[in-house]
Amino acid sequence: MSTERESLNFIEEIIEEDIKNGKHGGLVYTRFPPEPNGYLHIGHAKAIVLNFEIAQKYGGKTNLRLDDTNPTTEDTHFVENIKQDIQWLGFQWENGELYASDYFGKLYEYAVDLVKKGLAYVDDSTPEEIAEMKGDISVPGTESPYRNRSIEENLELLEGMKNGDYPDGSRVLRAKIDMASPNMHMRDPILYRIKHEDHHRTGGEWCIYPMYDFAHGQSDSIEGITHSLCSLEFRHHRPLYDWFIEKLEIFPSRQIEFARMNVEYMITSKRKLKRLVEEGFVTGWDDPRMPTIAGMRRRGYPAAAIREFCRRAGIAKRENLIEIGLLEYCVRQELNKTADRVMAVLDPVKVVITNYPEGQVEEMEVENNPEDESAGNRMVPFSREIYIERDDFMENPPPPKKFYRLGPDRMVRLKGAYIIECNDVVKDESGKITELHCTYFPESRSGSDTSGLKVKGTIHWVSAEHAKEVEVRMYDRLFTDPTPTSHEDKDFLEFFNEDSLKKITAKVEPALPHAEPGTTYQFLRKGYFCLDPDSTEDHLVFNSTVNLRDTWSKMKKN
RNA sequence: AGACCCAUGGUGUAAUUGGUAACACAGCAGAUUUUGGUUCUGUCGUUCUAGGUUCGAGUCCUAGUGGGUCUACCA
Repeated sequence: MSTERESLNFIEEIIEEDIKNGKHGGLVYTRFPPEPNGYLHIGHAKAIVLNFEIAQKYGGKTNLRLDDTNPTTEDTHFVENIKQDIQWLGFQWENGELYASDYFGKLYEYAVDLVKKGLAYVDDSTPEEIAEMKGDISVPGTESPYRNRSIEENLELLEGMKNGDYPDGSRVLRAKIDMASPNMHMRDPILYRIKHEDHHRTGGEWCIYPMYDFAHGQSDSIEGITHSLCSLEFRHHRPLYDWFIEKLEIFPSRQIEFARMNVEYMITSKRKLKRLVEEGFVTGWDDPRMPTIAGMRRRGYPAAAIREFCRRAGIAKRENLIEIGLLEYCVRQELNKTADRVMAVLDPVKVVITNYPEGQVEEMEVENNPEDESAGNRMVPFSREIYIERDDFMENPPPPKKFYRLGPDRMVRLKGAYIIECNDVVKDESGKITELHCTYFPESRSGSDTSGLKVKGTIHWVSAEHAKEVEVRMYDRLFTDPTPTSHEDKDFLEFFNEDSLKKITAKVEPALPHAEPGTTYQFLRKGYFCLDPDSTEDHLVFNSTVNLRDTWSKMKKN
């Protein structure tokens, strides 16, 4: 029995308090409310995981609601991508997907209700005048000359707005609250604006559209959302959120703000992400370097790893910058359990095993995943000429205690095969190593080693005549600075990492199949690599997902 | 400038709600290893400052400092 008390984040504390008090009969109902005007990114992933998992934890439900109150920027095309991304992350929402636009009729009724209660009015001021009268952060606003129109006149004008009697921008409906409030959002916020524009779902039915503040909270309320989780910058909207609930006398959803997650080397501004795509820095929204869900999926980050990352990042109200290393840790942890191993040589140098019979081929049995016995074994052909990693040979190596790979007169084990010893180094005129001549020890065969030889190093290899060539796209972080958007004097694109993509050709085991795109392998001793959709039957393309931890390269630096 | 929010190791989050500051990642050292991976062990290091309340403060109060947010007919 554990006496360990589970620690709760501050939102869970609020929820448990609510449950204890029998609020909403103990129901927990959350929602994920993206605006369908772009692709989902890592920040959305955080919100998705939070909303769905916290509801799951307390036996509740979660809605997906597309917040589509601005016909100018929103599009059905984004809706499909959003749905796909959420499902890929492993979540399913209730009630089919919902839309704020489903409630346009109801919202209009609410507006009429407020007018009738003398709590809203039609303002004929220009946008400039409204901004002017709003005052300043430290200067109280002034009341609009239209603020005290009669209820009848307001009703008539609102009706006219709805019927399309007035041009765009000529009038707005505002709440009548307090022009002197220290909270700018309470200074008679705009509820409705006129936009003679077709909406992606309601078409030409409406020419007035509700603002965020008049749509979001009421949508929560209509859906019976108990806990409406949003990011910190909406803190100042909360009094307004609550004001509408009180005045409209509707279901009291509660807004709770948490700090959005920032991750090193990632940006989450839709506008900036768009620039990366449109200015050709990346190949698209799903470029494997992008912090979009589509990009991370293509990169090979498992959904389970992204979920785990979001959980580990935690929930709080303070500014944060999560180290990218944590994400990579989660990715490796997941892939270590699930990815089959395969040998691939990324930077090949040829090895000729001079005492191995020419023309002879042996099939070596190698385990697919030492972490998962059920993954079974595979056969890998071995022959007289093989490729090994250029890195795995050093002509003037440090003492064997430090470097235990191949060097002149040194021995290593070829994974799943024999121990070899290097006898000769062949170079071209420029001094570049072109071949290594080695001898092997026939009695050192893997699994039946009677040689008595002991070597510290084991390296991967691929038979030269059997090797298959594949394209490998090596990815590095998108930016050279962990917070590229934090420099006031510099555009974030100045920190674009020109080396964030390098395409190379690698030699891999011949049996590597043209599997389903997204299939991830561990290239032994190198990292995890994921089959890209660009692959064809005779041209496989792999994306580097994440490198293996590499304590050797760390030692080299020191 | 005003209002609101925030401040715990390098990073992120905890601390039985006032009772010996912990967990994970990162770092370092070692063991194991036919992946310099995985796994395991050890280790480094933390309460913004100054007052106050209290037997006792990371926690409560006051002030200061530092950071964030807010003045779109965007969400």
